[in-house]
Amino acid sequence: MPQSAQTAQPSPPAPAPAPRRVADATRERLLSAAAHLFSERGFVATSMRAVTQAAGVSVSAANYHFGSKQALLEAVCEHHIALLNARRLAALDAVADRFATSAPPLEEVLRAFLGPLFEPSDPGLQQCSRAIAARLYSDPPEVAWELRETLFGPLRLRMLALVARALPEADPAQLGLALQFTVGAMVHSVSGNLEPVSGAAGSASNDAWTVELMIDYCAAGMRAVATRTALGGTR
Amino acid sequence: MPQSAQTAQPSPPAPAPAPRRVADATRERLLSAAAHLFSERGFVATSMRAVTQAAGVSVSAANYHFGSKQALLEAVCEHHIALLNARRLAALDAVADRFATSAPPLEEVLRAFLGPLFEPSDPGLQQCSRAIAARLYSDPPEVAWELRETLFGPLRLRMLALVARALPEADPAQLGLALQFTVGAMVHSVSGNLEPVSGAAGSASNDAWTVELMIDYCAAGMRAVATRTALGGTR
DNA sequence: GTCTATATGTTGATAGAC
DNA sequence: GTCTATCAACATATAGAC
Repeated sequence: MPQSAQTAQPSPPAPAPAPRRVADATRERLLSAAAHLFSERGFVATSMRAVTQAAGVSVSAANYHFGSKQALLEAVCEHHIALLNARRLAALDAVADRFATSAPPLEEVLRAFLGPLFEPSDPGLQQCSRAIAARLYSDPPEVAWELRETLFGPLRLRMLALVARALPEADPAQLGLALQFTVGAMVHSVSGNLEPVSGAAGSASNDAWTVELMIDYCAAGMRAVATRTALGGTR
Repeated sequence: MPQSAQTAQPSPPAPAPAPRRVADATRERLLSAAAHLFSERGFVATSMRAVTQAAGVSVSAANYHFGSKQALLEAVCEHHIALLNARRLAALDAVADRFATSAPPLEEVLRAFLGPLFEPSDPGLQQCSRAIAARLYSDPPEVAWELRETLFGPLRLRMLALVARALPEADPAQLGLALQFTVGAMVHSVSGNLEPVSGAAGSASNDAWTVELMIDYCAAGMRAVATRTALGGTR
């Protein structure tokens, strides 16, 4: 976004594809190390020293590139969550387009909302993105609240609108609550809290059917709330 | 536990009900202050200084009574969660007794599991217990994992067994996953993440119908998972 | 039992050499 | 750009006076 007229390099063909710019490499290494540590131990429990040590640079280098720990955190989250949410928003838009006139099937809406979280698009990066997204819901409000609302607010509103179209008879307020239940189930699953109860050995292809089960669970839950609304149980 | 033969004071009738023992009062003030701070800002983000300052005592007093920050944390959790889980276990046992021969209704099981979390038994203490329980699911694993398993493990196993009896046709592994979705929705709601989407002004009597909605949602979700199992979708 | 004083380590952030 | 050196503030925990 900042450099708009600089997308392609003008004159030098840049023959060697090797170490482009050292500064960029450092910045990237810091982002990667921070992402891993933040996702594993949370934001507050991760020190700048741990991050810079894992990245193989000094603390000052990190502060030069990002200015503060909070800024580094925000950069990491934006980097990971933006990609993730872009896919989720695109999937929701696709469903909205396919069902522009009729009510979209609730399962399709939920698949668009939940699916991208579990798709193994990138090998190591994806697992990180999930955990970071989950951390945004668990770490202390004063550090994560604003960031969470910025990153997830629009997506949640879009989702709520689409769910309301899928269940037109439901009271919007109750649907909002049902959506929060859904988000809770999602966050808890993504946080890696699944193992203790189910054996859950191979987390490799396991994700695919976890999503399917989750879609069924949440769709049925939402329909139950909608039905309760339709029966006059608004209060 | 340490003082077993000292439960009741022997000879003096203790006429004044006022300041019993100063030491006990300090210990209690520390527990209360720690509970509030832990529930609001999480364990790692709360310092001993903050706790002791809020309690009006010195840091050494806290370390005298509890020995370490982790021990204080465990004392706080045990104090709050034990009460909470005792009520939940009792409710589950009551359901199991009432339906000793036949399959218990899923809604009854869920109400026993979820209801005590939202009952306003104690005015200020209850809100704290909820938030602390939620923190145990969100704070970094290295501080909360063991404690969480100790406190919630037995309850979860009891719950899973009862759910399996309510839905005999379901595959236990899938039921376990469905139970995790339920726990996720519960934790997220208890964490106070409800407001941003629903207006949710009066949290006073609001809780009652939040539970009802949640029971409907989770029961429908679990039944959907059980039905999918019965249809042969085990894998 | 509770305090003051202190030991010892870590935190996030900065100044200035290179 | 990246480092070393250093800062003040804070952390947990302990020793010893009262």
